[in-house]
Amino acid sequence: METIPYSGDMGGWGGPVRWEASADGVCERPVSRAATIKDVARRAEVGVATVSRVLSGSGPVSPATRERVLRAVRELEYRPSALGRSLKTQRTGSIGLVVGEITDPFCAELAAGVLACARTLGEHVLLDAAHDDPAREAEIVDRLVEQRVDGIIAIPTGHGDRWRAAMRAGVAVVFADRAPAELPEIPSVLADDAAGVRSAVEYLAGLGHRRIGFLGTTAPGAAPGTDAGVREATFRTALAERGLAPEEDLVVRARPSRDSAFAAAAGLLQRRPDLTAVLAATHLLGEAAVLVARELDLRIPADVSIVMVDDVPWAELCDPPLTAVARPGRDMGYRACEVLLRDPARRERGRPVVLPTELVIRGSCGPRTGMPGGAARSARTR
Amino acid sequence: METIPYSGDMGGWGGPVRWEASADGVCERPVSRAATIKDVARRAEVGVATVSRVLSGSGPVSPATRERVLRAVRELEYRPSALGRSLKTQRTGSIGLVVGEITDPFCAELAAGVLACARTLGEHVLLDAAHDDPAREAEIVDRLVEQRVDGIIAIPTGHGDRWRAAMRAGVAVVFADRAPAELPEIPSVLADDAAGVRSAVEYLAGLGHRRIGFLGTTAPGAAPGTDAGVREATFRTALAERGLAPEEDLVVRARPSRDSAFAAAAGLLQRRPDLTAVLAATHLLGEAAVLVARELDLRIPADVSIVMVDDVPWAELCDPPLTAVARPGRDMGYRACEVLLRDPARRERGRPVVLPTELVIRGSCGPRTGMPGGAARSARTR
DNA sequence: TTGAAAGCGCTAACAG
DNA sequence: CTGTTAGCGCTTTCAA
Repeated sequence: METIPYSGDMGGWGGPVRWEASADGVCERPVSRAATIKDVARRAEVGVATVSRVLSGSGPVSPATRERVLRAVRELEYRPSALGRSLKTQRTGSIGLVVGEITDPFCAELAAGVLACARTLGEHVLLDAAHDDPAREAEIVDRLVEQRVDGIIAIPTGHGDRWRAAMRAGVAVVFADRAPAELPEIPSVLADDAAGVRSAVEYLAGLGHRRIGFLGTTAPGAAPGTDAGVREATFRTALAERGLAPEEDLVVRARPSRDSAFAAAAGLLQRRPDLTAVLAATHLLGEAAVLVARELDLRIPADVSIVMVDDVPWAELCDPPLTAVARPGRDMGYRACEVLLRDPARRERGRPVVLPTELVIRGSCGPRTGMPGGAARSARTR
Repeated sequence: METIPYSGDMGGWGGPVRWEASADGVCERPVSRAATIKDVARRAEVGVATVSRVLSGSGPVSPATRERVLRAVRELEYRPSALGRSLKTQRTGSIGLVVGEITDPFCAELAAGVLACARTLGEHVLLDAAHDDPAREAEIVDRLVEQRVDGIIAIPTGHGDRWRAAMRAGVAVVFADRAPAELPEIPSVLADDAAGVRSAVEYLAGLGHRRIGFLGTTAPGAAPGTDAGVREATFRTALAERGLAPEEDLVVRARPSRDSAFAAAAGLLQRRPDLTAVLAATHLLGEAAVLVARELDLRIPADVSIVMVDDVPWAELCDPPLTAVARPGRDMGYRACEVLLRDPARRERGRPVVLPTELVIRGSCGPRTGMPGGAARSARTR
């Protein structure tokens, strides 16, 4: 048993204390380390098992003993170490959350949902951002596995290997928002993007628009089944169903950065002054479309109608307010967490949970005008 | 030593395997648990200490042994458990981050900064949101202490007790964005809100505005030294310096919710149709001001000029784009993490790190007009 | 250069 | 009802 230097004038405190020289090396002062279950047991004059029983509420303890233990706990400000417990129980009570970029409103919304659910279930959340970089994602997953998280919720960007490795290591995984086709065995919680895009196209077509531009994203892995793929594919299908030939020239893709989005929007709007509506597949693309339209002196919706996927707070503040396909980010996060933590059955089957989207109609779309202002537009070159 | 059921046809795999009945109780299949350092040692036919040495790169190991160990690691897909290591080393390599609400753009920006710095330092980030609720904050801090995080970065909302307890438990704490006056011993990283508000007031005053409204927040703890307090106090001071009597009627406070912000803005703008400019102390208040102005058919900036504290993405998208006091949220997060993890000296002293703000001038402010349109405004009552 | 062994703080049998 | 004890997976002396 270790011996602990004991200070007489501490009134028999009995807590863990050690003496350490302070930085200046002159005056010494007591530095307390966190109390352990042993310290509590010693002070309450009971065994460590009893302390554990009292604290976890398992097993029988006499009221008198319980009181003694609780008093010791209070006096020592004892906080059981999750480390010891986790090592023993093989459960850490924490989950990993891997998003693209936490400052992205959708990711943040999803994170909020995860946080809310995790809280009700008493779990901690380890957050990290992969920035759409598969290598970084792989590294994050590795580290999360080392931390022995009980599970991982991710908006995946990379390929299958690392995720399979995680599952082999015994870590449950649930995807949110995206579900790589190569990993059908991993359960996922998605928004019904297809329905969302379809509703947007139908809305625009119903307004009389015939030449609709599409601002999409280059799928990182270019894997079919990726959200970008779904949105673009649905756009084409929906158009075709209406008997509108999907002109290749009207579909442009950008990388997920503001610059790239802006360039894509500028390219589209300048190259095709004849289009009367734009469907932006992400809020970044929607933002770019609005900015570019403004730059080109295009009036919204008189000259060009705009719809975007993802309803973010600024959609309401925009002038005119932007029509958008709302996706339930928070619900998706909450649901993903539920699937991960309390729905092993569903996890087993791996069929995706699909949550509905909603077309929120505001003021950014109008009927196709006879004169789309092509002359004025082509005259200006940003 | 434990005995492990061994399956002949696994080709002498030697990894940790146990047999478990699957859910349906019919077919049995092998369920692997994560390999431990012992498994690796056994497979490489060395002692666990050697494995540890190889993996941590400490101590001398012969090339041959090292190779054998690394091969075993590879074959078993061994990932050292952070639990075991943390328990031994008394460092978890993770920090806690407590924000108000992760969907708040400023909080998210700050979180991104923390994430970035934590990553370079190899630390994990445990995220939680206190939702401006001191009780919740206290609970989160308690749990973080149980997790034995190496430190905590927080945008604090509650009172001192819990934070002091955390420090007593040996957890370093750094505040970001706010620094309760009651806890001067805890280091903090702040934005120079006073300078920011002052620059905004001077800008408006320079434009000729005399009756400037202030939309502020009710400080949760009402403690002086809180950001809300600083912003409002600075507003009054700056006004007074300009010889403008700070009319009580022109200062209103809201709780940090959209509804409350909207109500406050509506109240101010309706009650005082004579004011020509508004300074919003948060982006939520700025949003409310814009929405209310639009609702009341007030033109920005012709009828009313608006400046807000916190430059968020939508400020640029607003029409007209909103002039704002930019605060370096990401830098603050990064810096806070640095102070926490690699600047114990500064932590010791506890003098706040103050980062500069910048007035980003866009189109939402104009010179005071002779006729502020009071008649038209008071006629309408939302 | 290597291995054995002692814990880190906790829980969960298992005896009393 | 309560205490003793054996690990959980790892690092780290200390000998060999």
